[in-house]
Amino acid sequence: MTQSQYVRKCPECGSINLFINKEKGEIICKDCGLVIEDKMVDFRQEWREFDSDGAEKKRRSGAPMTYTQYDMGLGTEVGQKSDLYSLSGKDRNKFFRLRKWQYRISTAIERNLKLALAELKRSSSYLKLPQSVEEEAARIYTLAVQRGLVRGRSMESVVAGALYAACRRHEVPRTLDELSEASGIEKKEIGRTYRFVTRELGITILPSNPADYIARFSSSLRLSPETQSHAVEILEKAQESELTSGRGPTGIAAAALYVSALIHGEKRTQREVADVAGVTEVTIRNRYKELLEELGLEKEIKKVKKK
DNA sequence: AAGACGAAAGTGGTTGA
DNA sequence: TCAACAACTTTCGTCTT
Repeated sequence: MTQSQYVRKCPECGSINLFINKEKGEIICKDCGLVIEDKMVDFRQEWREFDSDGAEKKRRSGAPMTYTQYDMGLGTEVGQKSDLYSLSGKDRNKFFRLRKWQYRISTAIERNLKLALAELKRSSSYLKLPQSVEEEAARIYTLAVQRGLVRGRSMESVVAGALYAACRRHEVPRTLDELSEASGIEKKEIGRTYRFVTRELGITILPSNPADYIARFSSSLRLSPETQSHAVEILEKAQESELTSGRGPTGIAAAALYVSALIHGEKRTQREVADVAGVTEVTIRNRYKELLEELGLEKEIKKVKKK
């Protein structure tokens, strides 16, 4: 068996110097900053089977239990026909009633879940989200359905809201614009259901950290790793100076990246940065101005300009 | 001609009486 | 429930490269 098929190379620069961030499920090329794969799930089993006897012993589970299956891969029914013989009279009627209700309730919810989870899968693969996020979103959605929070709202918007929340919780934030593009639901609507669902379910979500956006933005702008890490440093300083509170995290991330690119002689226009970050040039300008004032970065930029 | 800059008016959401 | 408010956007004119 050759080893080479398992060694990953960066398709952009051929480097094998890759940084694997398991928490976020991202693989990033350290040399060119390209995000190679957002989704890393190893589906191979981690043991080997030599014969059917060994296989029996080593396989230790049925299908994995997962929220991305509408019934978690397990099914439940009230009783079985064969139980009937042990019952009589009242009990027998009760048995039938329970079974009927179980059937009605579960089919209504399950039918909804089946559709919703298909939609969820579609959106999350479109956004290249890691499995763990999809799983979390499915969990949130399932809870929402059980509490009847979907009533009066479109199923798709609740799915999008759940996904958005799951992304935030796993610190792989996507912007509302991206969610909107993936699901075809209006930004406003997603935001609304997101807030509603998280409030009703009592899910607390930390404000997203601008640094979480840097890797992705930087990758789509094809900036060098130096620029990227410098942008993160700038962000840290900005946070100490309390420039970040109350501001949109994407705007701050975009401005930090813009400044960092200037300093490293990899100038991108405000327009370009604004587009990938999903904010306007004006916002970048404002944050940019604040960054310069607070952190005294003017000298560094002038240095580069002279060259 | 394109990009950067800044002013002014408008939008959607939060907060506090 | 309403008004004040902060952040962000849109639009547009001017300056710089």
